[in-house]
Amino acid sequence: MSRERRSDAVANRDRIVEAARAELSRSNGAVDDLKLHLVAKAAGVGQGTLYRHFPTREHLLAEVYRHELTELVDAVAPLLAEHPPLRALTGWLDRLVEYARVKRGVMAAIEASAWQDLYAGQHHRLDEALELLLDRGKAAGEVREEVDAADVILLLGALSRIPGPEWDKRAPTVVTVIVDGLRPSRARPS
Amino acid sequence: MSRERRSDAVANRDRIVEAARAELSRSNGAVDDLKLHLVAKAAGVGQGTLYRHFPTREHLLAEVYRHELTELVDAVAPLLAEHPPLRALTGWLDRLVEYARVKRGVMAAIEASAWQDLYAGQHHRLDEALELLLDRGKAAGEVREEVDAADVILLLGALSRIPGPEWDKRAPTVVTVIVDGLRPSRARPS
DNA sequence: ACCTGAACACCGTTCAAGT
DNA sequence: ACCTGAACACCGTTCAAGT
Repeated sequence: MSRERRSDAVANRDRIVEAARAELSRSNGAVDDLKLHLVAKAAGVGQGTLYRHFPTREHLLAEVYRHELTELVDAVAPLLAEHPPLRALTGWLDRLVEYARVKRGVMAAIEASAWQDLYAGQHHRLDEALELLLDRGKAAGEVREEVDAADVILLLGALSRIPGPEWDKRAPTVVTVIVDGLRPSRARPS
Repeated sequence: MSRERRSDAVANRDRIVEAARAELSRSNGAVDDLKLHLVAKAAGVGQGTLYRHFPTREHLLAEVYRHELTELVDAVAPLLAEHPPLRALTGWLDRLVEYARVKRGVMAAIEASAWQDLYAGQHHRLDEALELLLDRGKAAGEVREEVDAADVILLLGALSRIPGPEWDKRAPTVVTVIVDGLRPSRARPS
């Protein structure tokens, strides 16, 4: 079914992704600063070629951080095997924060892939991974019923917007608030 | 000290703000869709005039939603007078969600004004209002010590990114998670 | 002192021509 | 089948000329 690709196309694609990675790491992954025409230039390809391989900047970002996202998805099963659900979720988010600390762009990639189906065909749907963590938590009575993966991804978006120098100070606080908030309601003050 | 302004300048300013409001309400306050040159055209002024009055789009948005933001600030004192701190905070956020439901742009204005000092001189610093709510909560032992207003605004940013049709479904959930997460930690699962 | 609007700058996107 | 890169489109920003 799937036709062979020309080797120059494959090579170009790789060089584009690599160039994008290089550009991003130069700015600690400030995704909005990534200029596509600079990526094309750095990769030594025409702009049309970049556009052919990656119709949107989100497609490009998804590819750049594919490795990290796959690892995150693959981490879910072991975590759930070794820990109670809420602890698995916490551990998973800790890992996410660690990735994002170095490459801020992973958060942008997660947000983007959540609302489009950039990974629809792939076998590493990140939102399904998160959904599984939440479902196990619900089954154990450790996570409130009404939340879904989209809610959590919306909340985690806060991490994307932490100013660079404040990351170490605010990221842990933000995650703690989210995790604690995910737990079933306590009695509210009258 | 402050020089008189020419009446045409005042009138232009008002017309720009009004035109921006009109444009925004047409798209339910999708702030990114606001085209500044269209605002200038709709207001019947040159683009330079818009730029003179509002050096950034954030300045313009701050002015557009000034009324709402002022009301939010003014609501804090009565809420704290009538309710325990956490309940006051919840009530305040409920009001915020109600504003944002109709005009999604208020969330963008809040985010923008939090990180710049668009209201520095003004007497309705929104982050100070939120800080007061949090401080009272901390004093009452109802809010965890380590959070500040910036953390909460980062988290509330999630509301900005709820897709339009899902607002009614997700906004209450998001707010509930945040408020519950702000409360002091319970014992975590071992 | 303030306004106008053409001109400029910047980037993402397209497409005719080439291999 | 894929690539190139000039051309186009879109917008935000500036500034010389005007009132």
